[in-house]
Amino acid sequence: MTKMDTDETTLTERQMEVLRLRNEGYSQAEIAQKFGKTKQNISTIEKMAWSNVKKAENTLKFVKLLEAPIWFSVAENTDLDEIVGRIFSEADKAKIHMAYDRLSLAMKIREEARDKIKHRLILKGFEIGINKAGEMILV
Amino acid sequence: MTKMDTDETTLTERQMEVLRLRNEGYSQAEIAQKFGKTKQNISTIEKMAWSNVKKAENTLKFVKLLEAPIWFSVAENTDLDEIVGRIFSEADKAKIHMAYDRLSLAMKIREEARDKIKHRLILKGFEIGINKAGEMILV
DNA sequence: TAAAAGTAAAGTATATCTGTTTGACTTATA
DNA sequence: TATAAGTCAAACAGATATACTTTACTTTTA
Repeated sequence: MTKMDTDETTLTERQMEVLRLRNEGYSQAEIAQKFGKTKQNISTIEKMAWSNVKKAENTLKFVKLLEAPIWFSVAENTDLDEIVGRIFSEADKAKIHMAYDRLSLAMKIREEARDKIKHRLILKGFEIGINKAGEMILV
Repeated sequence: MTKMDTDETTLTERQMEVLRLRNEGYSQAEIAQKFGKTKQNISTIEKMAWSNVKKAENTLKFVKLLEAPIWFSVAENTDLDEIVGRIFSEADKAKIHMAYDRLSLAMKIREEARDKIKHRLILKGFEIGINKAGEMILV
């Protein structure tokens, strides 16, 4: 409800409007009627909108990776503690002081890789980066 | 070093290249020379690149807010526990089941609002959203 | 399974974005 | 305080993106 109209996005006004209305439950056809356009048109706009959102996500990933001088892959079946240990040793080697303690880091990983972790075991591999500020980036 | 070339970003190849080289420590003038362009040109490209990154951030904020049917402001001097309580009661009211327990939520808030929290006290106000999946969004 | 909802593809006018230059100005830094 | 590094602004050609249409499919759902 807050507008917070975060303008200056990678979406056009039209795209944001369609996303808003779709979110409120309108069908593409209904929105089309409201604007006096075809339903296919709304379909296209919505598709472009999500495509732009995807690109925005990738952009942030790119920037984060850019700023991470250290990164490594985490394989399946690794234990969470092992990862945390690895992070600290890699950071040490690069003389980077981690901004988090072990517990926080473990929770952060569980948090960010929710869908790839069960209990303390990694189900699906992913990559971890560490930037100069001692922050962990999970991709 | 991984390429992970996350193409399909909101940045152009040129922009990514400039960001990469800048990150490696080159001056705008050096990059300009390397490409046979003027330093002002590199300055413009870099500026556009960061502008695009900013827009990408705003895009993700927009989408997150869009998907959050509940949101409220957290004022200065609020205690962390109070916020967590508020989140649960708001979610309850909307019949949304929070995906996190109280402790995890508190840690997540501390994590995401690091710069705005000291110990358990809010130093600088911010906004909290809750989406249908019971996830918290901090803006 | 029929109707409703949504997607795909191709084409297009128009709008916006990009990379560039030049000249002048501001900000760091040795 | 010089010199290096970086920014601003205006201008412009060319590239790319956007919002549309139409016709033809596919998917979802009651």
